[in-house]
Amino acid sequence: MKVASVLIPLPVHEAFDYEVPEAMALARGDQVAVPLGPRMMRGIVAEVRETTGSNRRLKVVETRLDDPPLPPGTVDFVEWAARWTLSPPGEMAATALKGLRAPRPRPERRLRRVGDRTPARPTAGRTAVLAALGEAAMPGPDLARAAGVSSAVIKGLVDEGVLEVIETLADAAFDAPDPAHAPATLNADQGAAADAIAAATAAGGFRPFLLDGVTGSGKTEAYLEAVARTLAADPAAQILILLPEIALTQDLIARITARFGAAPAEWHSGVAPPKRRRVWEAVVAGRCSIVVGARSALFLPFPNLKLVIVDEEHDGSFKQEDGLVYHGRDLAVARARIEGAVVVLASATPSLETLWNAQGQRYGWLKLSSRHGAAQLPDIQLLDLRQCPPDPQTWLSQPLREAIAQTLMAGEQTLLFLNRRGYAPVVLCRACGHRMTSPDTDSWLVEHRYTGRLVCHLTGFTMARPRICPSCGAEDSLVSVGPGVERVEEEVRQLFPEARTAVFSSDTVPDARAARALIQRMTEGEIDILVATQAAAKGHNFPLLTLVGVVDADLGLRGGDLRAAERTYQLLTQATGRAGRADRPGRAILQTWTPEHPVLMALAKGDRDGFVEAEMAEREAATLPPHGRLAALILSGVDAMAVEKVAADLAAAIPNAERLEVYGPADAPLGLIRGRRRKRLLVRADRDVDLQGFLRAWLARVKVPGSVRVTVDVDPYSFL
DNA sequence: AGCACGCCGACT
DNA sequence: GTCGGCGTGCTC
Repeated sequence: MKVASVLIPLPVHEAFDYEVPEAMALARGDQVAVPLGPRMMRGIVAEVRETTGSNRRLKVVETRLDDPPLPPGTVDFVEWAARWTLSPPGEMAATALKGLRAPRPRPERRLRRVGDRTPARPTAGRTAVLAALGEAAMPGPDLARAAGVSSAVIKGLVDEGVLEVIETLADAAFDAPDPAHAPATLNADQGAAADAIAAATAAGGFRPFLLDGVTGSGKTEAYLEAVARTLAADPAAQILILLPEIALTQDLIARITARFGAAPAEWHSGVAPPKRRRVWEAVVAGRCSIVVGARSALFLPFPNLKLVIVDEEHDGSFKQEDGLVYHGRDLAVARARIEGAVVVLASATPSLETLWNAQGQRYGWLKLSSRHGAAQLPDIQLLDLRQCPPDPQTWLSQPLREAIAQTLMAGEQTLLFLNRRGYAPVVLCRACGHRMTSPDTDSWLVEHRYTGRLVCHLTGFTMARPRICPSCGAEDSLVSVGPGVERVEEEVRQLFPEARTAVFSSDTVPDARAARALIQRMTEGEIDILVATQAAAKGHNFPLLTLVGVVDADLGLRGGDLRAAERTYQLLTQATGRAGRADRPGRAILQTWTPEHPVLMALAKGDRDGFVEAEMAEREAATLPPHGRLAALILSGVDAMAVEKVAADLAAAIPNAERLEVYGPADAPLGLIRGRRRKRLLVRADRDVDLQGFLRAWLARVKVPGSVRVTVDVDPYSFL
């Protein structure tokens, strides 16, 4: 008897076995319908094996579906990713099928003349329709509009047999990119990088690279050239380019279209389901060469993946935290390894993990040292706020104000960077000291003055700003504490009433279209002073921008989680890198209360190597990533006692292990979200320890009731 | 995820 | 006396 193990899109931790009917030919990767309880489910065949008998009566596979099977590499990857992240393999498989959820696009209906038949009664409307159509084929509504008639006229012609309806299935193919369409002129560094990547794809097999180049050094041109050479050598090759955020895709798609004369496929949550289906089907059939997408594009069913590029690889947005917990960059490397492909991690501020791999020669290290054209990196100055503190209730110090004034006079632009949305991060009562928090959540409400509401950035809860303190009943006692971008803009408006200002944050720029509009206004010099969160820190080029002011350079350094210094270094490098990209020299001013902090000193000197060396030494001393590995368990549940019980059971069941420690359980920093009590455990292990094996053995020892959720986060980035 | 089974309040 | 609330648990 043949038995198929089938991955079902459910949170069950193993594949389910089904009997294969004698007449059914099944292979790994095939899509099947299988009975599960009372209903039918779609599943992916993970394995087909021959067995003599079974101690369990198996249900029978219902049908093999017509949908294309997943290529072997995709199934391998799905299974590997599920094991690596300790998540249900069926749910991983389901992400690989996301493109199939929309119905097939309807065939396009167009009208065409039948021979040279003419209508028996050629009315004015009918003549106009035939004239508008000519020999062409047109969709009915377009034809009606072109001829200035109603659809009834056209229907009459169709009924009479003068026009016929032709249905064409929208072709799932994408135009083939032309590697020779518009080659870029590369400098020596860029050429060498493209050569190395192209040589690796030509040789075949897994090969990882770090493409390491300062802001504006032309990383994109370099890797697009490598894409071109890969396609020139093998027109069937498929290439995946991952970006951390949807907002960056349009710009890259435009550049790829200009370079190759054909638009790449686009894949992310913002793409409408029917379009996604078209991409999915083209990818699985090998009819699509270049895909630009967010991390979920990693799960597309590429049959012939040759090159994966992860742009801005250091970006924290690659880490998915809700639902399946995984890091897009790490999974990209794994996918490339499984497919025998080349992977390029590109960044101006690479993550310490990637730098460690490059230093250890596990990754090829491609450096782009010179800034493109004549542009210079900005001059970075640390402004000691202890020497020149801003006035009370203001956040811009005198020297920064003067610099903004000078920049305005010169007709140039200023970017004020503050990674804080809204008007004020905290609202409290002057009478009783009560802090406004979100209901059932340990998170402060952020005041948003544009909308006049208090907002919880964690749960999305909002409320009107109350006039009476909800705790002590005092009237008009609530005060806004600390600055957000809106408040800095308010200060700027008061200081420079004649300047044109704008705020760039996820609140003022809700979608990619709004982002493009604001970026265009900035690029065309219609804004003098832009106050922005990290939403504007990455990937945009503003030629007139010569001053970047960092309002609170200490912000990310407080709180001190593992990656605080690294993240701050990356973010501030990106932010200050906005200044002076064209032929105008730029400068950056960082307001800080701790100018002696090593991160800020390294930043001011432009000494990335010094920063990396110091940070790496600290990580090594504590055997933290990349010198060690971490995993977090987050327990949450409405029933606080049940959560405590699971935490205690887990603590009591820790398996013996060498070179591995468990910390906690402790209350999570946000101990209460939406009424759910949260506790955390953290595991640290040496690199050669089988961390996943340990976690599996540990979790198997503890019975977790359904009321408590246990989330496993391998290689955590967030410590909330 | 569904969809069952299973113990405690307001109804014909 | 039932109908039904959604809490806990299973699905090869």
